[in-house]
Parts: sequence; C-alpha cells; structure tokens
Amino acid sequence: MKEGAEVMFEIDVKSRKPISEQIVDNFKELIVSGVMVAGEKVPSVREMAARLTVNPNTVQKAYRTLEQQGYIYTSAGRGTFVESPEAVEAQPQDIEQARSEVREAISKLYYLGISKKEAEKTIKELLDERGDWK
Amino acid sequence: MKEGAEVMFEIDVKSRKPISEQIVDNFKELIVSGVMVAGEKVPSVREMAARLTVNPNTVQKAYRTLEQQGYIYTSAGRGTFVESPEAVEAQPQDIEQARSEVREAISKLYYLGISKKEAEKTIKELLDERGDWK
DNA sequence: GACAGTGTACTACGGCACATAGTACACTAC
DNA sequence: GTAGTGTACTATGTGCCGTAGTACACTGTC
Repeated sequence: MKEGAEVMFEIDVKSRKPISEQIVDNFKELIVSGVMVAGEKVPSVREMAARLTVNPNTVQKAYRTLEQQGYIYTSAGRGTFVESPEAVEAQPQDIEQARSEVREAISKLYYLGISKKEAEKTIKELLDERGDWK
Repeated sequence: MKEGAEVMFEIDVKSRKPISEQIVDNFKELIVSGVMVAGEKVPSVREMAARLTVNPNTVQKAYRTLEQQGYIYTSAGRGTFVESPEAVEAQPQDIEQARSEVREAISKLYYLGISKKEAEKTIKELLDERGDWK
C-alpha cells in the first residue's frame, strides 16, 4: 500500500459504533481485500492517531484487538506489520458470532414486512457489492 | 395469544444489546410472526416489568418505540394493544438501516476468510430458519 | 553512548447511554 | 371510590468509551 500523509479511511464520530471498532473493521477490510499485503508496515499508533485526529490510546486499543485476532503482529521497538491472511484463523466462536449477526440483521428485514423473495434479492445485491469476493 | 403468568420471551442481561431494544425486537417477532394478533392486549407496563424482572421505565421505553413504529397502539387508561400488521408501514430509512446492518454482518463473514459460496450457503440456511416466511 | 521512533502499560477524568428508583397525575372500567 | 392503566418527570448509579498525560522498554541509526 502506497502511503503518504493521506488518510486510509474515514472515521465517523457520530456513529454508534465505537471509534476503536471502526478502526478495526477498516483495517480488516484493507487486509482481507488485499489492499494491504503481508509484511507491510502499519502506521504507528501515534501517527495513525494524528492522521485520524483521535487519541493514541484509541488506536492502540484497535491494534491490540487486531493482533489478538491475528490480522497484524508487532515487533517490539520496530513497529506493527500486516500478518498473512492465511494466519487469520477463523475461530468457531467467531463464525458463530458472525452468523448470529447476520441472523439478527435478516430478522430486521422480516420485521419490516418484506417478502422472502425481496429479502433474498436484497442480500444478493449486497453480496455482489464485493466483486472481488471469490 | 394465550397467556398466564408465563414469560413470553427471555431477556439476556449479559447481552450488549440494551434490554429495551431486546423487548422491542421480541415483540416485533411475536407480532409479525402472528403469535400475537391484532387487537390483542399487550401486558401492562408494570406487569411486563414484573415478568421480566426489569424496571417499568425500561418496558415503557420499549412500548413507546413500538408505538412510534406502528406495531402497537394505546388507549389511555385501558391498555396497550397489538396493531394490525398492515399498519406497520416500512419507512424507507428503516429499510436502508436494515440493509446496512445486513451489509455489516456479511462483512464479518468476509473478514473471517469465508468463501462467497460458503457465505451464500450460510445465509440461505438462516433464511430457511423461518419456515413461515413467505 | 545518544537519540528518535516504536509498542506498551498505567492512572485519571469527563461524557454518555442505559437501567434503576421513586413519585406523580390523568384516564378507564368496575 | 377503587384498582388498573398509560404517561411524565427527576434523581441516582453503573459501565463503556474516548481523552489526557505520563512512564518505561525496545529497536535502529548516528
């Protein structure tokens, strides 16, 4: 990933989703989609905080989460780097968690009185938004 | 809906989802699925609070939300009743909101490195969980 | 060795959403 | 009148989140 001082993604401070979680999700997106490749250096906590104009602690919290989940790794004193996507081992509980969230979201469509056919169509559209997903 | 003193659904106090929101979603489920029919009386705020062992204010908040969204209506001094499902008019912003949540949830599957084919299979299973959905 | 940059840990503080607690009032059915 | 109902209001406690500031150990460079 080529990087200067530009921001890699935007943070929505008005969102209900915590900033740290937004950072986590945005990095996952960049890593899984291949925009950031294995071994690549991730901006330091302090620099990232400056770019996003948020507190370094908030960025650190996000990095800690990403490391725990295997998306990045750190080398003391050197920096933080992107882990190879293969290292991201999906834990069964993570998959179950994701399934639950999909189920919840689908329920919302159901509540709105949308027909199953329409729901299927909507979901297909959303799946196809990721053209690179194989 | 036949009802004695039994609980109609369970509240998970450990959940990240607020209790009031859980109450809202559970009632939507009961109403949209037809377990509770139009005109049927909804337990009073105080009784519901006692059943779920939560604060009456929390139940009231949930009822207010349900009324604003057209799922129930109230008659001062008489009680609260189930609205006819047809009265639940899906607001465009509600649909867009639901779409966003489905998109978010699908992203989680994507992050876990699941193939598109697997994701489609998982989603199909979740859709089919609602056998009554037409 | 000195220095800058890095990750990491810790305490402290304020804001906010949520749930609880208690009270009060108007309405309806009996 | 009484009981049950919806509704409104204030106050309180709690936990999460983000911020602020400080501190320390490590690495690479000079």
